[in-house]
Amino acid sequence: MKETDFFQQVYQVVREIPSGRVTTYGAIASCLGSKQSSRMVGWAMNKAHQQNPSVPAHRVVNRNGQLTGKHHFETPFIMQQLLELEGVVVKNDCIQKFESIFWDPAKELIL
DNA sequence: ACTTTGACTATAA
DNA sequence: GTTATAGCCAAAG
Repeated sequence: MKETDFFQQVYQVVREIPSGRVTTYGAIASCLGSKQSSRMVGWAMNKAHQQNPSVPAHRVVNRNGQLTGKHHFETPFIMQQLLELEGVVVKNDCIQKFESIFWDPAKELIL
């Protein structure tokens, strides 16, 4: 596979997300240059579980701060559990103070 | 090559 | 608060 693959770029960004921080699909897509392709980020995450090393997809949520992708994990509550373990407050599948812990790859990530 | 799909986002009603 | 619709684009069937 080429390192320039869209998926690989997504994985690279997601793996750079610091612990206790989260980002959105749109932010990742925007960082890759196509902010409209937020769906592709999610689609990439669909393959993420078979990637090596594993991608911390639990740090990626939708722009509403909601854990929309939790059903794609082994169990629907793993995602919230991992986030809480990193200090992220999650309630009713929504990240509390989401904007405070939001990590923008376009600004925080330095290539 | 064509159609469907998808862990999204924005807008509208 | 909800549902509906459209735009978006690459992978999968």
